[in-house]
Amino acid sequence: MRLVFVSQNGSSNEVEQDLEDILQRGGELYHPGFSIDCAIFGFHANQLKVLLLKVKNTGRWALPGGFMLKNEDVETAAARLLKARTGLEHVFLRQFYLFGDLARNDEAFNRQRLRKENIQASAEHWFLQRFLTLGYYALVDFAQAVPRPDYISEDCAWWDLHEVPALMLDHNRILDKALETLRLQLTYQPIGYNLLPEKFTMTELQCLYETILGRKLDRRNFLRRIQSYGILRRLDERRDGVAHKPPYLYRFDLPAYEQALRQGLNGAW
Amino acid sequence: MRLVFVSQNGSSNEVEQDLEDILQRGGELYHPGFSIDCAIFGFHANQLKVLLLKVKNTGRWALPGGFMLKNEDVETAAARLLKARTGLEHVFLRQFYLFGDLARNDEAFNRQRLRKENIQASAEHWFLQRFLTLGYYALVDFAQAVPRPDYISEDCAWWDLHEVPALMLDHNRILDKALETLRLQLTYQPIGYNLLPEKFTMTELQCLYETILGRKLDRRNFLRRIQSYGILRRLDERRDGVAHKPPYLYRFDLPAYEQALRQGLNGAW
DNA sequence: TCAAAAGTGTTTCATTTACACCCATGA
DNA sequence: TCATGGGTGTAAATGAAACACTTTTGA
Repeated sequence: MRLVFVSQNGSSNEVEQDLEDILQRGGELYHPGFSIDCAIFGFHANQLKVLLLKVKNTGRWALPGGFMLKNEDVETAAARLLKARTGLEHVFLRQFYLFGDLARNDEAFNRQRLRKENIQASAEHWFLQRFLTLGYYALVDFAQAVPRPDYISEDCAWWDLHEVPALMLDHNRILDKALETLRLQLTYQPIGYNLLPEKFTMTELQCLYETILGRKLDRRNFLRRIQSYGILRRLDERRDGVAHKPPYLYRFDLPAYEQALRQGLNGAW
Repeated sequence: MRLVFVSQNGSSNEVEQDLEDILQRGGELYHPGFSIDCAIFGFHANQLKVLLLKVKNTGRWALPGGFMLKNEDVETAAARLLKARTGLEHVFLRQFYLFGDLARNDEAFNRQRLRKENIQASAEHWFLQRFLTLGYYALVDFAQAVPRPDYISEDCAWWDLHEVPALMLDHNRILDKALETLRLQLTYQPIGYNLLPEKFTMTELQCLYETILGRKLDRRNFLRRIQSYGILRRLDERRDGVAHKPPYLYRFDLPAYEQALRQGLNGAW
């Protein structure tokens, strides 16, 4: 029951965690009253997915989240949590809202969780305090992500966005806001890199946009528009093994893509 | 040297604060390691202004800010701080970013501030801990706002955006990000209500847009575009006393304006 | 040979841009 | 009467939307 810092790949440190230990020592380790929750989006079988954890002793699913170490940047903490849950690094990860109303805390709920873990906790226990939570959303390559449950969860799985159940605490609201932000972002930022595999068809990209926007787009107009951004390169390769005319594969032109990320696409003013 | 809760207008409570008291008792009163900073924008003489405080014992100007009570919503805390600095309520006020890198803290700087106030503080003093700060921006009617210094400041004044000096800590960065957010927002939200007086000329509104965007717009095209939003009503009144053809006055059609705030204007997708 | 999705252009309509003259007022 | 900014419209260019037929493949 110790806190172990495990060095992985020789590249970055990950805090391997143990529930009882965390709950006992969290007060020393973490920035107080502050947590991070991540809406991690992936795309598979032409469906937008979100990674959820099944939290022990609650029967509820939740967004993966965690706490920030006292000497850790917020960004770094979010990246660490993302890596812990998916194994991925250097992906699109952005904060979108700080949830900070009093009503989001449910001390009774958390007290019950402690009880079920057989942990004694006074009223001043750090875990029972009020928490602000910072929402992050991440766009990751479904195929490369390896979901791993954490110390508070008994399961970790991708859920289709349309089938997400009632989540723990206010996590449905957090997820909704993440989606809303993503949708808004679509109007002034390119998207798709990190969500799609390296090579993909135009239809797959269109499908991604349609899923996020929640409506159908015209195929020819979509092609024209995307091409006008100048962030794609059509390869000579085609995807075959399909029972129809084989489509071209595309890849993102990374320098152009990153420039578009920085500069935005085409504001209304 | 007591903490006094002053009831104003019989409508809302304001925490009137005293520096020494705050520094002594902040640990009991406030959510730990968390602050709020506000970029309060106003518009006057066709210039975008921002409200700054001159912080005692530092010689620096800073964004008005403060702390959140333990049993207070984040939104409420921001509104309280805004009201304390400007006397205004029910204005546009929105969070835009949580600043949370380690580098933004400057313990030596804060320690010096305590020293100059002759306050004894151990290393664990709440004021010397690491703080996350949530940035809010507000759009207020310059004419109605009454700047009031707070307990940590010796002055409180509107600054022209182009003349803002080097601010305390990372406040320049916070202000820049507020402006960037405001600019982005302009592409999908109406703006001007709260920043302009009740009645205003089209040129004043255009000037506001130009100031925020940092570039000139065509007068006729601006008129057409703004009109197309359907959020303005032209009055029969004109502004007179000017040495040229007297311009019409406009006012916002509040229901339409608020609907546009909720629904957005015209997304690119 | 059939089903299924891919590739491809044009026309129409809407939006955006550029641009210039006369007007009403106070000084 | 002059200087100043206000009010107004049109033409051209650009961008968005609607729309259908032929092609290639695996089954």
